[in-house]
Amino acid sequence: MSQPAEGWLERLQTNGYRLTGSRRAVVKIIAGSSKILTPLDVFEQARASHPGIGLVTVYRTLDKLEQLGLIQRVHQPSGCQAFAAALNGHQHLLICQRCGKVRYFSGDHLDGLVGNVEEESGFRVHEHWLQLFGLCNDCRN
Amino acid sequence: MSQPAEGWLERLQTNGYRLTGSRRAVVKIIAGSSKILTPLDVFEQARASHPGIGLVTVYRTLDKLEQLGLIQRVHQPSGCQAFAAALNGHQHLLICQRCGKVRYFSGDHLDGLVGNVEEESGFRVHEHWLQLFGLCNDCRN
DNA sequence: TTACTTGCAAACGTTTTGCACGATT
DNA sequence: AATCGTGCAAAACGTTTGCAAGTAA
Repeated sequence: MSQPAEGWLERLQTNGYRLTGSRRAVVKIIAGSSKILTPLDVFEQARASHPGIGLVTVYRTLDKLEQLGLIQRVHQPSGCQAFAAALNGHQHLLICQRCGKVRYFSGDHLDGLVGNVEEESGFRVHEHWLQLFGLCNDCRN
Repeated sequence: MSQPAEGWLERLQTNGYRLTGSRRAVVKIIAGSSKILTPLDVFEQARASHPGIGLVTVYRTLDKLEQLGLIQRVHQPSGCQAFAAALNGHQHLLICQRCGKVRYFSGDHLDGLVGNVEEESGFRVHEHWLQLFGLCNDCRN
């Protein structure tokens, strides 16, 4: 099992959740994936190591992981059902539209822009999304 | 009926679609709205001017308007069912999280950032989303 | 032992489809 | 007149909920 999965299980436990076979299976899948996964993807992959798991449990576990900030929902032009492992701190997403591979990047300099927009619009901005979509090295061929 | 609605109806017609009471009602609602609207919102508002309209027709008309680039789906942390009138050319969204009011802005300088990210990641970027979420002047109180 | 977690079945809200009738061109 | 569009009902889809049985602590 990958490094992050261990930490995730610990986080679940210290937050009062029990460690069960189903939860271990779900955590193992998403924590170890570099691609975005839908609940159904997770369900199908988790069944390999934990055959009796139910889709409902996948949904419930994903909810908890999202609440703990360990995963986040990824919105795309093609749909918004997939999740990716989350990073600490504010990062932006780069997503391969063919295979679903995700990368995070930082280094946007939006403070000035946000200030300008606030002034012109009268809005107060609380959050922003910056996402890049394209094809990864492997999928470009 | 507002100015944009006229142009939208023309666009529908020149693309081979017939002008019907239902379509006029749907176009009138979204073309004239500064807020994002779900299909159900459109349905309820359209019933005022066209009582017999069905929700299915709203869905079908929204599909066509989206294909023609006249409206676009707006993704938010709270959901992705709403649509907004689209602008010509590439613009970014500013959305009020309380009332759904949308504004467009330009002036992002992301070319350099995109170039850096492409170089570091090996991805080829084809599209980007930049969205700001906050509260508009009216909703800040 | 207790409370939490599970999988199943059923319910739910949203969106899509099949179809016969109606309307636009 | 021919084709396209409509509304209804039903189906499909992803997700959530109720519940009795099972399991971690």
